[in-house]
Amino acid sequence: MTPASPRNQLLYGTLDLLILRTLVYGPAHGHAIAGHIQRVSEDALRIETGSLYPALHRLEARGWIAAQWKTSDKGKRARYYRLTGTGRRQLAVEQSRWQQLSVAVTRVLRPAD
Amino acid sequence: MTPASPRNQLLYGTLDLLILRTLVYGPAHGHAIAGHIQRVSEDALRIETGSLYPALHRLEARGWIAAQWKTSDKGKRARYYRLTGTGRRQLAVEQSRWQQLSVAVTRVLRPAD
DNA sequence: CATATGACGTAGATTGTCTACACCATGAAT
DNA sequence: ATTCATGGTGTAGACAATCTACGTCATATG
Repeated sequence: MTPASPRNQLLYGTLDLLILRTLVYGPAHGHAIAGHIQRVSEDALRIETGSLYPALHRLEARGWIAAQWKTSDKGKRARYYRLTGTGRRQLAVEQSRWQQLSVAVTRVLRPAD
Repeated sequence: MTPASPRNQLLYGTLDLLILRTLVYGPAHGHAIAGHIQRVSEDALRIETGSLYPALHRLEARGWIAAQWKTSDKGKRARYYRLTGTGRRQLAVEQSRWQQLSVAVTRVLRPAD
């Protein structure tokens, strides 16, 4: 019923980066990836399923991650993703892009003299 | 002819913030705003006109900035924008939102133990 | 056997940025 | 005077990413 509050779009542009970074710790399934990001960010970043799965499919289609069906800790069938070689390179690219953006925005925000 | 390289979208989500912040220094017209952001960011952020003017109209429609036709330094007709009261409040909101995002992403990127 | 939960998934709306144009007025150059 | 470069504003349409709101299935648990 909430009319689609238009500003939960906090993640825009950073989601791929966050997923790739999370997979550095080893393979994980979607649910776990989202949970990890939410915990590590201390609840600041909450990834909706409608963002999560399209993102995973996107990254897989680009060859940055690869998937495999397995059984999760809790005994449920789950799709485990791992970082590929190109994925690792892409992570570096996105990390540096984020760094650039961060520095640039900070410069603009810097208080007046 | 370049097939729309899909990754110049560096700005996504930050443009409003950057514009509002720039207007703290006083009224300015679109061209000048874009130029200021580009200079202060040391060329990292380049705002295309197709992003700039829609953004300005958007901010004006929301009442965060107000406009007035004047004559520029170079004697050309230009639309000067100034920050409104609500605009100033919105700037604070967006600035804190950026801060939050920045901290959260940094936490996720933090190297493994 | 029923139910909660874990996990995956998609459709459609919304939004913001980009590319690629077009337009107009003024100042400068010839 | 006329041409041209420059400064400045603007829009249309493409595209991509996220969100909300659903739906589905299988397993574990009571």
